[in-house]
Amino acid sequence: MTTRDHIVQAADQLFYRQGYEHTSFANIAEAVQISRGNFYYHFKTKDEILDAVINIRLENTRQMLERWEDEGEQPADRIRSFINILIANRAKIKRYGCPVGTLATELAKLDHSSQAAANKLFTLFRTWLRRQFRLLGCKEDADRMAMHLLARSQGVATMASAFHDEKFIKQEVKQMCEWLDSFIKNDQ
Amino acid sequence: MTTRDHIVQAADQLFYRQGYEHTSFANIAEAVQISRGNFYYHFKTKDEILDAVINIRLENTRQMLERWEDEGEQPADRIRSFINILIANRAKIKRYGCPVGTLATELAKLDHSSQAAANKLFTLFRTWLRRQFRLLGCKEDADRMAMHLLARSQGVATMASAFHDEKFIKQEVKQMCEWLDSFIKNDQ
DNA sequence: GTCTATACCTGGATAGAC
DNA sequence: GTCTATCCAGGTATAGAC
Repeated sequence: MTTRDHIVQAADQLFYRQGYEHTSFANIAEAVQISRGNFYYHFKTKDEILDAVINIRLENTRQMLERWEDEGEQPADRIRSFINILIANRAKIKRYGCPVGTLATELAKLDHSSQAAANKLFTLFRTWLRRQFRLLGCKEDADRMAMHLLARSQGVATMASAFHDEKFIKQEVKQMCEWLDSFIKNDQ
Repeated sequence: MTTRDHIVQAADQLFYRQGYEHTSFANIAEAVQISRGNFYYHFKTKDEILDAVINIRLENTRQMLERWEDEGEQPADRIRSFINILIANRAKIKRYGCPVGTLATELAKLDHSSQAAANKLFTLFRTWLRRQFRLLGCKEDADRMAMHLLARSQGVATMASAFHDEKFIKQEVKQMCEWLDSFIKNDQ
């Protein structure tokens, strides 16, 4: 792996755990074990690193969605894959919240130029979920369903983080799955 | 109003709009129209201002909850008052998110010593909602319901802010009210 | 490509006059 | 209580040697 990749990887982690603004070059340099000066050979500004981090997150997310698409036979199974990331990542979510939501929230407050880029992460999930709901038989409602599910996940992440409560995540995931099941039945 | 009150008020607004860390003394001083030096007569550190802001938010919230308690005859009416703040504050939420959630999220990333104080804002809503749900007939479930509703609200605020979408707020509020109605009926 | 040294600025915080 | 002047730490960014 190149030094550049190392930098992006370390920045990705630190931005998630400490926030973008709170993370300094010194922090990243220390994590990667390079000098602060060397940094600027790879990236001209801190904003450039942020863009690189967003891009790698976008790419990783695309791959994950593709994987879910392949693994889940039924659209309902795929939607359950989405719901279950809350379980899979519960330890991190409890400590740092949702990586997508917290970045979007922070950049909104900073009125940062990369807001739109960061929100593409949400859009990726939104369009993917919308497609699954369409396959499930929802027509005009598919997008509303997708947004609803995204909002539920965000809310769970925020509250689980505030109250350091993993059990709440499990409760809500169960309810989200039941909600999904309930209108699969209604639909058939 | 005293200068101290002015400072707290200005800081409250700026912390909400720009975030705590991103707001400098210079920003607040400019808003209040005093010199930066004068500042330290009223507060020794930036953290002290944060605590003052949290305290005033706590006090305002307590008063609001009391008002809802008085105004709403039935517990269901009071819970609807809670749900409807999303509508009442939709313009600000669209731009800056929820003041409670975004502060809690930011302080968590900063690993700030006032995290617990800020989370008391959530606890205030949680215990109040729990009481309303108890009055409504929920027993063991009352707390789960309270947390569920808080999470829904947080999720709506996050997504509305990311997509700059007020219509989504209205949609979800409608659904939350229907959800509330549905198990009032089941319960009677 | 990587380093050290350093410039420059911003932000929090202090000292002391008024 | 409010001001000006100033200090100091930390952050971004640059220059130039290796």
